[in-house]
Amino acid sequence: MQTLSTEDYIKAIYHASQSANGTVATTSIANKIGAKPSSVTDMFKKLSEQKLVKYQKYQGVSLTNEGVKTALRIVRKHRLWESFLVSHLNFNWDEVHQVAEQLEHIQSEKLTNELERFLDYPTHDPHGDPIPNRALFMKSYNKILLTELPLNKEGVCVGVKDNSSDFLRYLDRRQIGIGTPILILHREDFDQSLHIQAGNSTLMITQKTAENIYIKP
Amino acid sequence: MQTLSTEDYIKAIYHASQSANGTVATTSIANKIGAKPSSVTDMFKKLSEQKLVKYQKYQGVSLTNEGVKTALRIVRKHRLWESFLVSHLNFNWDEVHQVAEQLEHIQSEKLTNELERFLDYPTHDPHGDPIPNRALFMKSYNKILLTELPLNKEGVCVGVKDNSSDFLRYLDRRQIGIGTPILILHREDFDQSLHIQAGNSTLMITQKTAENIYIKP
DNA sequence: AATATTTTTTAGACTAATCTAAATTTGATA
DNA sequence: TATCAAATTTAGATTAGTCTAAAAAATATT
Repeated sequence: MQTLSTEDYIKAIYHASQSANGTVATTSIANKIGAKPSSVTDMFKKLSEQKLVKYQKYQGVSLTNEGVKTALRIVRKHRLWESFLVSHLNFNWDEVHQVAEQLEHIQSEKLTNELERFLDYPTHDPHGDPIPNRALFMKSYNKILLTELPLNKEGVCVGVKDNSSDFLRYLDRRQIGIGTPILILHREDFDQSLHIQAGNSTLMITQKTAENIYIKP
Repeated sequence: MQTLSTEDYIKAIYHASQSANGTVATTSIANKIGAKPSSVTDMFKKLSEQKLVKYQKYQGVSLTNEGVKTALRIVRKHRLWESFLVSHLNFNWDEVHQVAEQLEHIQSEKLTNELERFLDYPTHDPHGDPIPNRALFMKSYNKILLTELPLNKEGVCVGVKDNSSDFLRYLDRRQIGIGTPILILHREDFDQSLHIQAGNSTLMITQKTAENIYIKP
């Protein structure tokens, strides 16, 4: 049984180790959690005692198998709740994160599994991220960044990299969401901005925007 | 903004002050919370500083108006979640309490209000307890204990006093639930046990059982 | 390779919530 | 009303999680 705080750390380590390759530095967790590096070091020791991470002084941490399982259980709950909030409680995809951060800590296997059944076993959350099933298995289809989509080849938006409200609301205003078909009409060599067809409308987006949109070609 | 712990205390004080008349003793809260009286005294001081209770040394506490509001906000969430768990997630009425104890702490007005809308503005939870509305107002219909129901006068079970799993499962086995019509056929003078008609079946229940069932005549 | 910078850890302190043990107050009983 | 028992509070300690400031290690730079 974890405390709220250890669960937050495990999740942060999990997400950090997805982009980095396995091992995660003290400072990167400090930034994610919003704590000082010294506090993170303390927590690394605690998690290490609980055998949730492998920790070597000055070398950062990596999750053990048990640690990954713990992380996936939290991610599963987080994404199921996000799905629920959007599909049944009129939340927008940019509003769900904060509430799901709380709901992900609720301890009840039955609750999680029944919620999953109620939602009819969703495979992806409102941001396109895969939801681990009861066995903690998830498959993420192979996706590319919009920047990597070839000119004039149609793709579909299947997710976003940046989950911030600002970005998500920006996409809403552009009428880009999960499932929106996207086609690159022209790439500006000067600043890598893109002219795209998104759904029925054509519009211009910056490189930075394109770098945060996932596409299934 | 309260911590988990202060919310637990406020709720405990609220429930205790329903049976007692307003003011609540240190020990009674200690028993409910499962803490030592000395810890409760400390918390009483803290709550008093936050103006959620009126506290006089050696005299116990009573909730201020603000304290009552805080309590009702928690009760509202607790009972809405219980309703959701039973109506949509296949929980039985004896299973919901523990999970609702966690869910009641989730901070999001929008979540609470949308949940209420999703459930179509329920007025009572699965145990027959009234759910405060958005304005924190609730009306509990006038109900009596089954022990007070006159012989051969039909009533309907509208709630229970004891919410323990043991008691609720016992009622399930007897096929007594919210809405079950009940009629007292005979009262045994010797031990105050009752022969009753509950729904379609006749059965015998003890005085202790009857003291924990609420009836609308 | 020596030095400087950055990162990480250690040491020691703080807060919230708890505890035990001792002291105090209340109120019940003789 | 004096005494005793029960309830309550105080005092001091403990734990988890955090912090700051200083020390140590790793990494980058000259």
